[in-house]
Amino acid sequence: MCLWAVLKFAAMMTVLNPSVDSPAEAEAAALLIRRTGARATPARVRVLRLLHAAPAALTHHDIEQGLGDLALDRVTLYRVLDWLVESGLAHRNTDAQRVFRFSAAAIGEHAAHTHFRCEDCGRVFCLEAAPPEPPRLPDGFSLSRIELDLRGRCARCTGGNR
Amino acid sequence: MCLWAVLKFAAMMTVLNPSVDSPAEAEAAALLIRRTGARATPARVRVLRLLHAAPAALTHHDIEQGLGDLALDRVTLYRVLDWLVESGLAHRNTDAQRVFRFSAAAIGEHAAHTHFRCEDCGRVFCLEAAPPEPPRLPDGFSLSRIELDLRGRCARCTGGNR
DNA sequence: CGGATAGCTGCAACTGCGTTGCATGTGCTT
DNA sequence: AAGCACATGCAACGCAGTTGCAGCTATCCG
Repeated sequence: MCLWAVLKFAAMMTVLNPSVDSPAEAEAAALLIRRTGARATPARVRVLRLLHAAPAALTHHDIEQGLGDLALDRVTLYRVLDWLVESGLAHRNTDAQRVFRFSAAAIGEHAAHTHFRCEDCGRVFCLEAAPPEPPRLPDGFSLSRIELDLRGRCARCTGGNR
Repeated sequence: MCLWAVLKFAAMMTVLNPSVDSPAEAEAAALLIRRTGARATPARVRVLRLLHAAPAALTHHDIEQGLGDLALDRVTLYRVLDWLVESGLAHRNTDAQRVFRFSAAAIGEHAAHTHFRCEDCGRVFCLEAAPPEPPRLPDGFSLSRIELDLRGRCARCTGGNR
């Protein structure tokens, strides 16, 4: 496991400290949730904001750590994440270690995405750039999403201190 | 779970029946294995040939089924697959259900690949076409492989009989 | 040819991520 | 304020993959 990932994440969480971030953002997240016709519970709002603020796709474990004071039950968090994915507010991916990673859906909802996946520590970085070209599809197949995956080692894991 | 996938795979396995396929192919597979400096055991040869003949990336379970008469221990199969991946003869991916899928590495070993992943039944199809463009990498990141992922529903799962 | 050795193989137990069932609590409607 | 649907927490489970260890075997070397 990549120690640096933990440290970096801790740093990120500092930024997300509830005493620091604006209530306006919370309201915006709540709005997005209510728009789907569902309840804007504290758990959903908080998790969605976490995802929005994250620089990379997060695991269930990452999020659990990041929630800190507002501790949720393991299962509840899984269900919140399931709900976010189902309602289109988040995306789910599996990393090299076959654990799910979640990222917030962009507001404009672009179906094409570029990721960098570190084969070493498993982290997934969302790259805004490089929308892939529209491909030709095989017979009878329906396309819902295009994803360009770049695999290799992230800066830290290349650096040697993993 | 997609019944059709099982049926289709059974059909594929018929083609791979040991009484039908050529010993020449077995020898070719053995050669590839020995070239790495390792032992060409029956298990490795058989699994590698299975992967070469497969039209899509296979799960551990698929392969276990496909071996039929030559039954391997669960763990041994996992280890054979691990070895194939480590030695570069096969690639490992995780599907939507977060289970590993294995595919034979192309002889020419192209680092760019295109897959179609069915979000419903989880199957992964290797599309030969459309090698993605060379992207620009972030700072300090080293790239080892590019993969274009098309997600949606395969012909069968769209057809309704899943 | 035959014994030694590295490295496969098989068995059993274990880990970790995710899921299901059920009872309880809570946000939203009227 | 009351009621109901839905969200939460707890416990137990399932599945894919892993680890440890003992036994087997292909290959090497005398």
